[in-house]
Amino acid sequence: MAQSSCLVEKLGRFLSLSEADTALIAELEKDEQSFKAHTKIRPLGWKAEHLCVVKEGWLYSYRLLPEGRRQVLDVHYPGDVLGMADLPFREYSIAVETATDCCLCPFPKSAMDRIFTQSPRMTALLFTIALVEQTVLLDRLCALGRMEARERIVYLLLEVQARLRLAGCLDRNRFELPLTQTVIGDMLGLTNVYVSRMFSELEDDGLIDRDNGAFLLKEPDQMKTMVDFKDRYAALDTGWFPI
Amino acid sequence: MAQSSCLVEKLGRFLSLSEADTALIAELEKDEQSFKAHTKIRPLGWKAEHLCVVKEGWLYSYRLLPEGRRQVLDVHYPGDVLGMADLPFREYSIAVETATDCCLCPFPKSAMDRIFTQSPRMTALLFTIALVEQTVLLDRLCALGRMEARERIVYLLLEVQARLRLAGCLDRNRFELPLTQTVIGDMLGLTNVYVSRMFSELEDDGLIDRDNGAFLLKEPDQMKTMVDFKDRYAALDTGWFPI
DNA sequence: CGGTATCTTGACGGTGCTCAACCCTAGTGG
DNA sequence: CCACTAGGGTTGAGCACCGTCAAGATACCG
Repeated sequence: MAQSSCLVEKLGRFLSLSEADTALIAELEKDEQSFKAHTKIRPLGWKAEHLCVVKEGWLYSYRLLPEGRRQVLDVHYPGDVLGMADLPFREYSIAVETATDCCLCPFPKSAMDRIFTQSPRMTALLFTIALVEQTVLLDRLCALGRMEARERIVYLLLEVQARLRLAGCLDRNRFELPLTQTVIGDMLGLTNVYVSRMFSELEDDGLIDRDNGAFLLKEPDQMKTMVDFKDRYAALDTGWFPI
Repeated sequence: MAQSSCLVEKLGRFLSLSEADTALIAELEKDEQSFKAHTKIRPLGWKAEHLCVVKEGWLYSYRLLPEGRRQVLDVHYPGDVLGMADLPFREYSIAVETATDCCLCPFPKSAMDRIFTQSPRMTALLFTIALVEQTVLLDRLCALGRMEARERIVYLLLEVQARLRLAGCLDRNRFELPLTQTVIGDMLGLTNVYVSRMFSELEDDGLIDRDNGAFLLKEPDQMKTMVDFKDRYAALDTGWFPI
């Protein structure tokens, strides 16, 4: 039962959930829908009054800029809630595309209102998670604003690893990264060409190993000090939460 | 009464507030404290269990990176809640400094819990405002990742203007920008030198006028199309809110 | 009036972009 | 089984945007 809901599993990792809360959250994942890799699920997918839970697969969200430029805003993993950022708006401001085959669970905005009224505790938790994601966003802002290409790549690898560790998709520090170098470049404000160069350089320097789209961080400590990396998903302060 | 609370005033602009809600929010601003311009109010100010409402003045938040680099994360205006992003953590991850003389109203994290339990409607509103700010953050991410220096400056001017219009601090499109060019550079991922150059260039091209730290956007429409600017503070969707 | 912070302007150099060619793999259809 | 195609990755050469360094100008403040 709890197994069936990625979101329950993720939230449960931060806080113990009552049965009522579990039911409230699991309700969000009752519908599901599959998508092939490399398909746009928005703006064509659903109307702006829907969000969805990622049940399986990788996705990324992005914005398009003048002259064909693109900025990738975020990468989404199982257990993430997709479309939260557009909750305040009538129109989507963000486009989303699948990187791998995906399974998604759409639910209406109004389901959020049920959570707000019925469970202050879940509200505080969702609020908190949104803020953690905002903190990660701020880290990424630092990377784009004040780091060199090499450091940005290092930062990305560390962030993805921390995120996958949270989701439990990590075996012995090795992980798959099913994103093209163009997508990575659009995420870090670089070109695919330079992403390729930096990966090669990091490999030559013995910091990472690559094997067919899978990465191994050989010197994680050195990498962490290089970019002053902090794992934001560890050690939240949930002490002030309502019961 | 309503006048005395910047936050009530700001929230009231999005939604009509009940008396109970007004009281709940106004409560946050009962203490106040003054700061001179150019002083760090954190980490030295208060412990991590406090947030505060900005009652008067400009501030900016930032992170420090290796080798003396700095990334300015946000600029704060009257009515903003400061420290929200650090709500999930025991330690501050963000430093804050005043740009002008300021008046701030500290309140404990636990006050948030009172709002969550007593007013689903205020909860939804605070949640929504946090998400709007996140959307603006995403716009800034686009600017840092995929815009040239000139466009970043244009974007910044438009964002500040939109923000000040919301706060009602705008007379005939003219506004003060009490930030040094070094701070602006640290916000946009540029050097103070290049910020200066870009300002001069925009002025030479007839897009803006400068007068003693005050700005006038002479060709706002041209500037908006240049960076595909969207005012996120207009037209929120509050229809799904609980009563 | 001296001192400090900020802004401006110039010269020079490097990081990362552009353009281009090439390789590799996977998928498709004959 | 193989030719063909398309998408992704790699590598090289040239160049431009923006950083660095430095000097000078201006404003503000004690």
